[in-house]
Amino acid sequence: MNYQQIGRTIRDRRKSLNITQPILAALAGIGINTLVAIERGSGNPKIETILAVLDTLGLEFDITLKN
Amino acid sequence: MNYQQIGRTIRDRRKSLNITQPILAALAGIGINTLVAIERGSGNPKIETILAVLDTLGLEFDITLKN
DNA sequence: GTTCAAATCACAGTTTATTGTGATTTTAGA
DNA sequence: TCTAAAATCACAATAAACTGTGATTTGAAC
Repeated sequence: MNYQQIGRTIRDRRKSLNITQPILAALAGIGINTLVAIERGSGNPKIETILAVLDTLGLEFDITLKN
Repeated sequence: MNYQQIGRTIRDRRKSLNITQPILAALAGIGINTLVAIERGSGNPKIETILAVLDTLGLEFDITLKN
């Protein structure tokens, strides 16, 4: 899973919960511009920023062996 | 999985491959100080930094529903 | 306890993420 | 098409990651 796929996953999850970007950004404690960038796969956010968004959405991540 | 667990996972994997920190940092294209911080769970690295290390170690990143 | 490599730390400079504000574009419904 | 909300963009200021260098500490082997 690459960075762009992370953004897609976040956007899909947000939409399935019927939350707008400003609401999610506020709940996650990040700026709206930052969330826009993440969902669009642009920029290079800090890990804690990603984790805050995932946590807010009831998602988590794990690490697995490739292949 | 939280940020500190990421560091532990990376360190464990690196050791199981018998690679030193300077080697891994060079292979992943990041500074040694950055890798040290990641493995120790300090700092707040950028997502691309984490992804580069994971990729170098043959690991990848998944997102799942919590619980 | 000596030795050497591995790991960690401290510092300052550079790069870049993050932010709010305000404007613009896109989307979806009436 | 109109309209309003949602999403995106542009900009400048601030905060923080990343870096290399050089020093220090830790760990394991002898």
